[in-house]
Amino acid sequence: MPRSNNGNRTTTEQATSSRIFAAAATLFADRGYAATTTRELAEMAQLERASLYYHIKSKEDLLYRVCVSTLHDSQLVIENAKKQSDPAKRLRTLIVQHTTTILRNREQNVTMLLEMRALTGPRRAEVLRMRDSYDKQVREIIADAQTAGYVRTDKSAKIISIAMLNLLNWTLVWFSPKDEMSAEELGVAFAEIFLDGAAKDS
Amino acid sequence: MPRSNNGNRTTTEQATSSRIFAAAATLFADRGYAATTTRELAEMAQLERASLYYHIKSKEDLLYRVCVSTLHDSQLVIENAKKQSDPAKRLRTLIVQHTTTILRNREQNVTMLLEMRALTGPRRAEVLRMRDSYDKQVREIIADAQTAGYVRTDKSAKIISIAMLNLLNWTLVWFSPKDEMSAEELGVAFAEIFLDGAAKDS
DNA sequence: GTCTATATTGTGATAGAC
DNA sequence: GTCTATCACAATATAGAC
Repeated sequence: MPRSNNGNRTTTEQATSSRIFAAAATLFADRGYAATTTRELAEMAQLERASLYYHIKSKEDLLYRVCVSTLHDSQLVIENAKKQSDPAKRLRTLIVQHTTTILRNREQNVTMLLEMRALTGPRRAEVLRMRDSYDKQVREIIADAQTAGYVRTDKSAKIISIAMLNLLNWTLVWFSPKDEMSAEELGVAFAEIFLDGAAKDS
Repeated sequence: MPRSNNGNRTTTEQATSSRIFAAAATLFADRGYAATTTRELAEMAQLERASLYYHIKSKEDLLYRVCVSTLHDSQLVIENAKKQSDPAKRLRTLIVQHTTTILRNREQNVTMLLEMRALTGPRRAEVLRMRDSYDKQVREIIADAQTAGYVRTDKSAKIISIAMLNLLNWTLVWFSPKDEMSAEELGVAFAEIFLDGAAKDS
């Protein structure tokens, strides 16, 4: 029972799967999950429509994979921040790393944040659970910074973490790699504005 | 040539059109423009699919109307803020009014901000132009507050206005009317965090 | 103004050859 | 693993009666 020509099968599979994954992130982010057709996905990934289904179970399955992969990357941001033992440094690291990570993988993160709602059933529940877990860990880092006297305590950790994620996440919608500020510069600028405020010191 | 039964034609038309408009804002916001079908729109507006087309030209036309109407409301926020002659008060009024207005009309604003991209051709251009005009006026109010010594000048009015709109707009995605904080409370809290910062005064 | 019925096109997904 | 061919169905929109 000799195999004909696929001695490097695994490698080939991964390369094609990667192209499909990248096409999904790009198209889902740019025009939305529902507005993206399997024809467009196939064209961008350079194969025929039917061939997609050797690699994925369904279009929703593809969205699910983008969301899970993106949230795994987000978890790495949290773990990097936690390496900083000083709560103040930990928060500042989180802000800069969160910003740079989501902007470097802009398409994946836009898809995860905005198209997640198109998932159904257990897949939706799992992705929501992962997202909630990330938010919870962010809130804990803020609460620790409050305890350490680095963050104001007249507002709850909840509203402060919401404000912070608002500030950082919405950037995804308008940021372009051609922008005059780099992801790192934006991260640092947002960290300053978020922590010190927009008002002038009196 | 007697008319049979439509003496109150205009009134009836507006009531039906309003139901269609409201259904569009709700459905486009909750599941996205592309994922919303004319069947769902008709069902929510309580008429048959075909009857929709007496009131609208196309589904995209409906999206266009929601966007334009929402941006007209936004312009009122700017004009209200400009009634304040003190640049500091003007900015604070803008923040609170922007927040309360977008949260009170959450569905319309989500649709405008996130589904605008589904528009094509001149309709898309017009809505983008209106949106850019709003952003520009916000930036001017911030620049005036800088000149008046109320807002920090070590960062550009551009990045500060982006940070502000990031902070305020993203709230749309997760805010629920059942939330423990009201739109007004959120507006005031965000104004404080944005202006004074999250860090503790040293 | 609203309806029933339908035209037309595009959709996600599958069958089976190679 | 990828292809050609095609299925079954849902989409937006229109025609024309009432």
